[in-house]
Amino acid sequence: MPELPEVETVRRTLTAKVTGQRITGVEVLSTRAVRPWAPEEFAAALTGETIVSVSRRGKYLEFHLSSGGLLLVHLRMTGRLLAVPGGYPRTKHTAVVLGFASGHELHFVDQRKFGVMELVSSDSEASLGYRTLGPETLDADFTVSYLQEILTGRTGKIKALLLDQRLIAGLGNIYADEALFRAGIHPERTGGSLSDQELERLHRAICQVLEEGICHRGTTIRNYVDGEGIVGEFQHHLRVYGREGEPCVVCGTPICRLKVGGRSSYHCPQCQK
DNA sequence: TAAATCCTGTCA
DNA sequence: TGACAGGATTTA
Repeated sequence: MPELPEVETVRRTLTAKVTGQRITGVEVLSTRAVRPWAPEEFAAALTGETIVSVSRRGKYLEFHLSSGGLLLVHLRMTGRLLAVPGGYPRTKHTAVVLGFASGHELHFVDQRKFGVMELVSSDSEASLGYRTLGPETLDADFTVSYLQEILTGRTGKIKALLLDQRLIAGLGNIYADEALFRAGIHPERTGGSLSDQELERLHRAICQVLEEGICHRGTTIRNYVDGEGIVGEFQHHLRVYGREGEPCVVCGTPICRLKVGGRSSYHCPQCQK
C-alpha cells in the first residue's frame, strides 16, 4: 500500500515517539515478518538497543540503532507501524511488538503479511531490494538528465519503468499514474520514445505529485494510516487513479483502466498520448 | 516481459 | 465466486 509519501508520513509521525527509546521487549507474533533470523534471535539482537533516529530510503523506513545497526522496515501492501501505549491490544494481524523502557510500544501490524522487518549491522548486509534502490526523487541527483539517462533506448513501457525501484526509489502504482497524467504521457509509451519536452514534464510531475502527496499526509484508499493511526487526505486530490469511467478533470473524457506490467493503470485517453 | 507467488479481505 | 488490492521477488 504505502508509497513514498505514505512512508515519509509514517516516518514524520513516528520520529518524536520512538527517538531515544530503549527497546526492552520484542514479541514476534508472525515468524515471516522478521529477517534474517528466527524470531528468538531477532528478539535477542534487538533487545537493549536504543533507537537513535528514523530516516527513509524509497519505501523503506530506517531505524538507526545505538549499536550502529539498522532496523529496516518495508510495509509492502498493508503494513502499519503504530506508536501506541503499553498494553495496546494485539490482533490476529499484529506481527511484531517492540516494547520500550518508557512503557510505550511500537506495533507492526500487517493484514496480508507481506511486510518485513530486517535487522542488519550495516547497509551492505541488507537485502538486494534495499541495496539496489535508485535515487531519491526528492534529492538533487534526481534530474531531467538522469531520467533521460535511464530511459534512453528502453523498450519497456514507461509505467512499468517508473515502478522499478532500481531506477527511481519511491514511486508506486498511484503516484506513477498521477505523474503520467500530469505529464500528459500514456502509460504504454516506451521509455525510449519520450521527447526532451516530455522528459521535463515527467520529471516535474513526479516531483510535484510526491511533494503534494506528502503535504496531504499520504493517500488512504483502504488500509493506510500513519504512525498515529490517522488516515491521509491525498485521495481527495487524485485525478485519475481509481477513477475509471469518471470524467477527466481536464477534458471530461471518461478515465480508462488497462493492465500494464500486471498493475491497473488509470489514464485519460484524450490527455495522455 | 509476463505470470505466478507470498497472504487476507472486500466488493461487484 | 471471481476479480482485485498503495509491493516486490522469483520463475517461465
